[in-house]
Amino acid sequence: MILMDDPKQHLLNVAGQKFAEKGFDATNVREITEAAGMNVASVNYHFGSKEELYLETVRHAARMCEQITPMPTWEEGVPAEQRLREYIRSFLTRLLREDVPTWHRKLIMREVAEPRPGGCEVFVHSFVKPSFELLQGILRDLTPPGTPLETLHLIGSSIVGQVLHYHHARNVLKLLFSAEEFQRLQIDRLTDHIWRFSLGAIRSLCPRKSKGEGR
Amino acid sequence: MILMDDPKQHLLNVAGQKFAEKGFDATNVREITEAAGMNVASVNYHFGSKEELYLETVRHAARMCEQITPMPTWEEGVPAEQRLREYIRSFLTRLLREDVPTWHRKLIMREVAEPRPGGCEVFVHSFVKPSFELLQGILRDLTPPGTPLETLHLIGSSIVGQVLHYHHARNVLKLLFSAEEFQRLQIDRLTDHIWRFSLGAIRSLCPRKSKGEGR
DNA sequence: CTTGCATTCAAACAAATGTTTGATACGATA
DNA sequence: TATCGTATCAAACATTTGTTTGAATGCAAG
Repeated sequence: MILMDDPKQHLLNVAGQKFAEKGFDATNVREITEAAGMNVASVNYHFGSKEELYLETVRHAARMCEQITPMPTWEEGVPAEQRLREYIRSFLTRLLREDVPTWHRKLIMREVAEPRPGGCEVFVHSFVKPSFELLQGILRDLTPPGTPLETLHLIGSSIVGQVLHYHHARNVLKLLFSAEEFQRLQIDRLTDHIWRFSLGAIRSLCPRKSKGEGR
Repeated sequence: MILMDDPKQHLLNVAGQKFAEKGFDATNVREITEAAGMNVASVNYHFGSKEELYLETVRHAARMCEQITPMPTWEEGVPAEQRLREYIRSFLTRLLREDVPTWHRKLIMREVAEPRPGGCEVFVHSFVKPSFELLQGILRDLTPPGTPLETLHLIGSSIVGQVLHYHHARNVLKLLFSAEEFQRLQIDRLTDHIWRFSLGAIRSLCPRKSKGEGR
């Protein structure tokens, strides 16, 4: 039998995997409990209902996602260009790294794409918003002082959109590109491309700031 | 009663709306047939099964999506910059326009994000691939002759990612931005931003081509 | 009218699914 | 040992859900 020092935690983990794989509706409690080696009734005993179990997995995933790959922080004086690069890398790492339980981010992306009442709003405010505001701070330093907030939001969306594309469209990209080319789309390469693409775009959109060095 | 000259077509339309809204698993046939004002058995009579009805709605949506907002074509001599702009606008229009049955694109995006056996592959090859190759052609004209294919693919993904972001993240953007700002994110504004952002990025990534005019 | 065919319908069916129940086992405490 | 609270289990329950059935209906051709 698997290690089961905390059966409730074990059940949560198995359920998280299943929900991330197939979604809430397509996963039934018997499938979960069988995979966990536990009884059907354990779901309702430990969590009250399937719905509540699901919400618990989402909350757990959000906590873990933040904990395992925390958003980067910098001390005073790190140039905005470098911060942007590390932000992109950190974001991509959250989405694409394979060495860590993969169900956390899958579940979260699923929840973001199709929010379930009670699952998404709290997550957006506790996780997405701080991350997006961190990016806004970087962009403020990369653009002239008077740049309107809406422009910053548009630029931010362009960057985030590029990153997320490699998660959302992974099935399609696999069909569009050759197997070898798809294989090559690793974090390093994508970070480099998105960073250079976005930095070039920003510099072209906004008149250069005085302080930065030419590249 | 609603116009029902072709009951099978009517059923397909209602089913498409429901599937696009809530997905395959979360939609049951009674919900569909009641909304269509028809009997439960009509699904199996006309389509054989719920599964086959679903696949039919996906195929129908793909056909309609292409028909209503066809990919733009240009005669010889139209500058690549302008073609890129019209490509982006056409893409955004497919995703965001409100004046046309909205379920087609919703269903397709859902199918792309989470392919169901037999529904996605054919769609990618008949719809996504030609669209992506059209973009590749534009990008070839915007970059120096020797630019590697992989670079073109990365740039293309960056552009497509930006566009799709406003579909995928619509729920999150609604929470991140103020209601008024979200309202302002219309096709015109987004086209302009993504076009200028991407064009600036391309020009910065690749040494300028000789032929284009400065902007 | 009658025959034949396509369609619609209410009802029933069988399987799946979330949940509840009541019994049982276990472990700590007195 | 007796008692209490926790946890697990097989079984049952009540719904939901996709599908089938067989009768009824409408309509066009013979």
